[in-house]
Amino acid sequence: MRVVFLGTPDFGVPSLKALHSAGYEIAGVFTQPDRPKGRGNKMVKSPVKECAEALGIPVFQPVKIRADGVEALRSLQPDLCVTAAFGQILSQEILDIPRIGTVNVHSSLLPRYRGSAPINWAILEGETVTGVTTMMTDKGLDTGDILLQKSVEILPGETAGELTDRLAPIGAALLIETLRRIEQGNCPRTPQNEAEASYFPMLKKEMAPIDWRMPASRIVCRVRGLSPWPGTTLAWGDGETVKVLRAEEVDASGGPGEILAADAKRGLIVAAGEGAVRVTALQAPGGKAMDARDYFRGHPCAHTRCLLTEEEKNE
RNA sequence: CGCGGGGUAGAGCAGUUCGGUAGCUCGUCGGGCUCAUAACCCGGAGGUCGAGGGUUCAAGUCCCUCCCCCGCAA
Repeated sequence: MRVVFLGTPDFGVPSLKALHSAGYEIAGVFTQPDRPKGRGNKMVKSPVKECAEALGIPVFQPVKIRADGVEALRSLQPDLCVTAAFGQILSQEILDIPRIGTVNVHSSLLPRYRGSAPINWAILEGETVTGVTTMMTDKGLDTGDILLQKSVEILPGETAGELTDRLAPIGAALLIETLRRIEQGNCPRTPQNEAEASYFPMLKKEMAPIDWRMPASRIVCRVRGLSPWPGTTLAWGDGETVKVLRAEEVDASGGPGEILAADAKRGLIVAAGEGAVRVTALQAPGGKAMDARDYFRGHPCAHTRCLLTEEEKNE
């Protein structure tokens, strides 16, 4: 079976590797164009491109596959397309090219958590279970028929980044099982139940600042769910902002945003809308990540007593 | 040449403006004290100040070159 793989970030790499080692003929790989990244704005290849090149597979990088990638894909004459976090919407014209269709690996238990950041949102919503789904891509956004699913427990304290790393190989294994069963002609295919469907939007960096009026449990979920990007931040009153990398709920109380402790012994404890949050790891501007207690050894705290902004207080 | 922060004891930092004895908060080791604590008191060990070169009587500090870490923007 001739397969074309479409993917971009790390999440897709295990699936590509699995296809290769399972013996599928991979006619080509589509991935997002190289982009200037990091310090110095150096051009960086996507992880999927790195992998494809290492495997000796031709790589295609249309800026917009719907516009300038159609002929390239058609010329590869795929029996099947596989997508895993490709990052571009496929048009009906694209979907019509592969003989069998397009299988997508999605990191949630569809029909819940449709959208481009299902792992983050599952944690943000306080879920304890999520999973991966293989589905037949159709013109809607993550609306196609479900093929196979596997549920996965979300570990206590697990961040979105960590869960992504854990889900990627699980998705790859599920993909191979899906293709095997398609070839055998016994793959289940179930339309999604629209009544149970939920959709969550892309993450924005505007989501990073903590709103201390939220319950402590919810703030901790945000720290986990928004890691590593866009991250979670708190602002001292003086304009300084630090990234909050790790936090846990603790039993204490005070007015929302009130600093209950900020020293080298106890670390940083801030009261929330309900309960309180202990920040256990943070990162100052220009600095590296560190334990909150280490931070206060060198930064004697002379900050404000409350982390709510004037705006928030007045609301 | 995208913008910017940083490298000083095991950890986190100050000291660099204007060259002149290596400091702080912790940790650690030894001793003491307390019913007790995020304890407290006394004492000690621990540093090629990222690397190399230059200027100087004298460089953590000034000049040149290089290495490494990090944030933003994309």
